[in-house]
Amino acid sequence: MSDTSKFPELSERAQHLLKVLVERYINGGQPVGSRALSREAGLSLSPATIRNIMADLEDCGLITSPHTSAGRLPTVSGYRFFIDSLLTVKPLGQETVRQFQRNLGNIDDPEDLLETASRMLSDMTHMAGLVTMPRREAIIFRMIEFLPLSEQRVLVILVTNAQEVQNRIIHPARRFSAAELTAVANYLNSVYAGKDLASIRESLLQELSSTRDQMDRELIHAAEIADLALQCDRKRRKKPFMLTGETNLMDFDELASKERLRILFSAFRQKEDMVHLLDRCLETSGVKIFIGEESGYQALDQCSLVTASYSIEDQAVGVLGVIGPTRMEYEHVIPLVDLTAKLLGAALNQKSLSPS
Amino acid sequence: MSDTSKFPELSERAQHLLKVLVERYINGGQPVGSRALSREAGLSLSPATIRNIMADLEDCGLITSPHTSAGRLPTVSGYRFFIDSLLTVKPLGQETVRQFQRNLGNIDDPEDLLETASRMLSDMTHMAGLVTMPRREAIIFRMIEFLPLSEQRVLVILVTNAQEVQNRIIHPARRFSAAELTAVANYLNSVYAGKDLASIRESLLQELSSTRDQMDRELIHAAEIADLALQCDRKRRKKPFMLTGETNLMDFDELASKERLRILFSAFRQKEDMVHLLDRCLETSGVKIFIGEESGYQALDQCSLVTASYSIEDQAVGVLGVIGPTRMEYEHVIPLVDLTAKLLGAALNQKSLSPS
DNA sequence: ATTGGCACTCTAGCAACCGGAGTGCCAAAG
DNA sequence: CTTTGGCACTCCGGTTGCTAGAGTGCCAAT
Repeated sequence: MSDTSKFPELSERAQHLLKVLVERYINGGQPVGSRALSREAGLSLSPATIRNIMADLEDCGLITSPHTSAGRLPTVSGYRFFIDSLLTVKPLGQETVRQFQRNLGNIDDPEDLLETASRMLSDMTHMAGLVTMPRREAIIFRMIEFLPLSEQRVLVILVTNAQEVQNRIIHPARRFSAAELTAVANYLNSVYAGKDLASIRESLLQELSSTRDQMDRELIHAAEIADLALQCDRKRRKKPFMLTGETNLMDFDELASKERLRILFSAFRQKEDMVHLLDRCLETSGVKIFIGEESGYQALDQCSLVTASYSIEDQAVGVLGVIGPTRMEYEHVIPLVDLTAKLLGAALNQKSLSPS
Repeated sequence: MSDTSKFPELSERAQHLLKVLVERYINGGQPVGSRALSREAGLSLSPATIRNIMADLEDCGLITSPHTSAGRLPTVSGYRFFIDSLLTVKPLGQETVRQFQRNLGNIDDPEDLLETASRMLSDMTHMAGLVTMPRREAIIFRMIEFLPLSEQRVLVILVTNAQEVQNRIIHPARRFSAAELTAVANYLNSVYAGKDLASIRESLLQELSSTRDQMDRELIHAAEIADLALQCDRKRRKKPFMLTGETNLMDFDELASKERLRILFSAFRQKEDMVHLLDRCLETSGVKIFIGEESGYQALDQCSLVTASYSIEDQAVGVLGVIGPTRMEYEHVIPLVDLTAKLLGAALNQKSLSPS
């Protein structure tokens, strides 16, 4: 799909003109005509010459005109080529970097951290920011607590990985005394701390089937742990990523048609397809960009998605990024997304690595 | 502000016409003319007569016409009078009630409960649903747990009231051993369970100042409890209510101007003013309605807000409702909001009352 | 009190028109 | 062979003028 084939037939000059055209279109939002380009390109060429070159660029499929007597604007391939080969990213100001660090530095709760990152992205870009929940291969068990709430209900507190805490209320099949519960907790904490949740579940099941005699206790425990393990997924399935500043997208003319917005927002709510798309970004390191239809996803037709993955302990666990109109200032957005991913990773790591 | 003065000068007939006019305008969205009204009212009056009456209604400030040769539509006072005196609410279907009960019945986590309620409201009405976090006079302490995460960090788990659980990470001034922490927790749990958080804090401070000698421990504990008490507020201040289905509002023509939507959504984000408005609904029992500018709040200009408070243990603790265009089907929305408030209260109560 | 009649007003929609912007092509110039 | 000026052509967006339709307000008649 993506034409990264560099278009070697294009002269330096043509490439430069394409660059200027895209930049100007991004800033102005209006199709760019030959006269404007001739003035702006600094090449002292007459509009007529520019027209010839623009015709070439159009033949290559890099630009089009919306109608006969309008200027040209980049196609998806045009954006792609621009981003891959022509773009000069604007480095971020020291002040911005420091502010980002400050904002992320004071937060303990990992979920707050994600939300803040997303909000920073949407605030800075005036577009929609998004951050997926971290997904780990292995979820490391750190400790568990049971608090009896009533006859029927037990509150489970599960601490995993970094300082991720999950609460859940379960309804055991039979009553447990407070003493029993602490006993179970102590057992689990002492035996399984530091191990991965899936393997704990397995090992519990195994243990259960081997010692059939004193089944009573063990069985119940195992069942509950299984429940817990499930919960991690459940929570993530319910809310696999967070999105902030969606409403910023209403302000862009190119997206503001009712129909378009409706489709877009309902896509955000559906989530499944979005998740699938974001998952594809997880493997790539560095910034990955989907332009318009490149995502293969109808709802994002006039949008671009700029993403980067963030890592904990050198393992990519999540993706963050920005959704906005295809006509966005990539040279600013890209470094911003890049930085945010790195800083979010760093912030999460810092908590994660603190010795237990 | 609100003209509840019943307009006794209005004939039965005029009132009936007003009713029909409002109903028709709500359904059709178009200004209603004399001919249409004459056909629809079932009074076998000629359009000319209707016109005379409409002129009266206009003199009373109940209806206006957007321009000379359009029909009439209700003013804010017109809606007010309609709602207060003319409206015949449509009772809800048994099936709906049962579905609502089912949806709310299976949820343990209070926060999920609130979100589900809000979502049901927005889904049913195709408008925006909203639910404030419950606010209690007294927050009842039920139990506390400390889990040491690292040298610097201690995870606090606080259970209050019903099954409301709050996690927080604190950074004590000095190290605590695991044993110390459990000791503190045990102490607090045994002494203060069932008491109200504010008074606990007070009593701790008092205790602290009376026994200056063995300050060390007590002081630290007191400080941390103070922290906790603060947190409850902090959380609510950050997210004082939840809003679902905001984007539904884009589908209404009367709100769909860019400017209007921008104002509305930024009002949702600001929250403070909204909170203030919602607080005013807390005291009222039953359904309370703000029509358009009645809220005194610029951003809700063309909107109405239908609210009801929900209670736990007979104490109104929160407000829920629906925001939509002034032109909404009140006869359906009102009973829906009413029901949801009652069921949400019931669901919360059920958890709350279960014996500890 | 109610009604039909009538003049009046305002809007929405449609067609016609025009200036501006930009293109494509061609022939001349470098 | 590239670059350039010239020119005819196209298309869009805004403006104008017009008409049909809907609805009103008022008046005189019932």
